[in-house]
Amino acid sequence: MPELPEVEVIRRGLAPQLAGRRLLAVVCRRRDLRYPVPDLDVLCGRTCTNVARRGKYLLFFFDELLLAWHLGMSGQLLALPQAAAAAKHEHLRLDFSGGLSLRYRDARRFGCVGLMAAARWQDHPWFRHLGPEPLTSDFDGPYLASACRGRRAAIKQVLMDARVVVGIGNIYAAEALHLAGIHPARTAGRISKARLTHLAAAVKQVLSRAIAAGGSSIRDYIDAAGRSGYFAYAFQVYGRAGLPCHRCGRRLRRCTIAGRSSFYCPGCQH
DNA sequence: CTGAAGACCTGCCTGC
DNA sequence: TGCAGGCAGGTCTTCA
Repeated sequence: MPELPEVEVIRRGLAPQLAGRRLLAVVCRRRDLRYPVPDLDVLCGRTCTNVARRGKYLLFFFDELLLAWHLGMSGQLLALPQAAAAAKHEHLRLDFSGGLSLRYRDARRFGCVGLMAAARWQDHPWFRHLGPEPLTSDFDGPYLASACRGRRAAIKQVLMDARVVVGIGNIYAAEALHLAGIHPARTAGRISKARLTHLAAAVKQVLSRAIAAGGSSIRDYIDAAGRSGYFAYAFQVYGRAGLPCHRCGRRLRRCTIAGRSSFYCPGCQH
């Protein structure tokens, strides 16, 4: 479901509600998510001190322990009243002091949760090989150019490679490439440094705008309060095959790159 | 090392 | 109405 903007919107919704609350009880209705859900009872009685994000992972800090949470394709994380009934596919529930109940729903069960030492979470296999955050200064034109050097894969595939840069999925890769005027199938290693610098800036712009709009809602995505995002209305190419390009009027096309649907404008992307 | 393809799961939509 | 097929925001493993 969610790419970086959606996860960040959820984080912003949850952080002020959870910070300072004590975890009272954990109810796990299905342990067979992407990885087996570990025993979370060790967290009971502890206080959630902070909710952070790394790439598409949410990081819930409980003093010296960290609960890392990935929403996969269809995961939803909601802050509800304790009394709210369990919805279909609600696999995990964390009840906090003050009557707040964190509910996890995930029809496809591609999501996962992990427990680790807060001091060394960056050494965990989920995080060890991740590239920079796209909205920090670590991700810029020179960095992207060095990451693309010698790579024969399509630029869209490189943008979606979490070892290169985290958080960019199928939607925002398509949108950023359209904004930068680069064809998604273009060989990454054969794009000029100037154009890759333009692309790095486009990535930042697209992600920032999506966060400001509350994320993109197609299918399952809702934020921690159950609200839809509005960025889908601003899509330039994603899901718009056959419709006119807002910039040049040509009909947008769809193709498959590395097994994923890709959308682009034959008029303004080369 | 790189890249391609298949795997994991359920739900929804299309077309016959 | 039913059923097969294709598709969906992610990422991990296997294989060449």
